Amino acid sequence: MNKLIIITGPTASGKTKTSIAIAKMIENDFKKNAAIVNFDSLLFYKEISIGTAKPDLHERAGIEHHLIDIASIASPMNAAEFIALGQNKIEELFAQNKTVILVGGSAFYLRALLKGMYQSAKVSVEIKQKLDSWFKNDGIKPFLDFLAIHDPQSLDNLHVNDHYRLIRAVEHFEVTGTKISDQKKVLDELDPYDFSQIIHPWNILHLYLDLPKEEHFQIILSRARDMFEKGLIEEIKQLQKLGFTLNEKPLSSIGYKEALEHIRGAIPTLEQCIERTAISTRQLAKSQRTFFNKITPKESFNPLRDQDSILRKAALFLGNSYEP
RNA sequence: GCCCAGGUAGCUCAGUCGGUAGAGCAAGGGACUGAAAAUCCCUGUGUCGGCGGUUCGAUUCCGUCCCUGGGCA
Repeated sequence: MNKLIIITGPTASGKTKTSIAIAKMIENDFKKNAAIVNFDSLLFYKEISIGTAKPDLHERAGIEHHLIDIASIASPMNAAEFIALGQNKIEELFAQNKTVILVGGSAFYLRALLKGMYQSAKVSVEIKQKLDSWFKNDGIKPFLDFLAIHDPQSLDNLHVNDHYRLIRAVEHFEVTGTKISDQKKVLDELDPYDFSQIIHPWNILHLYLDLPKEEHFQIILSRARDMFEKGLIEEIKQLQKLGFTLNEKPLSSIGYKEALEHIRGAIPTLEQCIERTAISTRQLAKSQRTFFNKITPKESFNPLRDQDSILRKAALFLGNSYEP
């Protein structure tokens, strides 16, 4: 069975560095080709690099990387698109007899890839417009009323302020004629956080990186400072010159939203901007931990101290796959 | 030295016509299936600057002292 090494962890926990170290080990010690596949939701976008800590060609160190720079911020990706691309890419690399290392921090995307997604369909423009006008005219009420009739279980699952998911539940019903809560039930029975059972014939090793909060925050803070020093603000101004509106969804992510607030004057000083960015990043790390904590199985490591054990673990996992 | 304005949650501040206090941010926890670095939910005891006085009762009124701004000398 094809072996897949998965490297996860909160933002700024050393995933890039670790993935390259493992890839180099595979190429040098195992004399096998390695390929890194990204599942970080913002590395997909070709126009944004500095604020996403995207590894540049030098950092990639001659290792092939996939699913980076494959989309434009003008038409953002979603989880469904990702899993289609990801699955194909991984199968393709396996067919080329390459060892695949899947790296990223977007736990939801990873779970969707390994455990599957609800059966749904693309929403037509007509439905989208209809629901937009419902919300515009009467707020969330029509959605609550609709769900009370067609999918009361979703109404029960969701908080009334969770407009996004309430609207999505209605949307799903409109498109498929089925309840999204039924889809949830099906996947919940498969235990969505248990990666020992996945929907692909892949044998996985899950390496999870994390480090103590205080140390982590220092790294986050200096990385935020680096981003602004490397020209995050210039990167955004460049996008504006190229004709982007700056309302593109990916630009509301960490670093970009703060930089935009600074450009627009809502955050007066650069120092405050860096601080806000670091705080948002720390909050992101927190919610990534909450998600990853539930996922099993995984081997956890401190990236600052356990590099050798990480490599050993990976070697052991791969070693077994070689014919005697 | 004198005159103002302040000293309340980690931070910025609101408030209590006397019955021991609450917002935003931060922090902590959680959720999450076609926006996921997004989005949503839950969690607020703090010598109300110190010490006295008045009062059944003071963070609130009075006195005094300390500290921080600003002004006048």
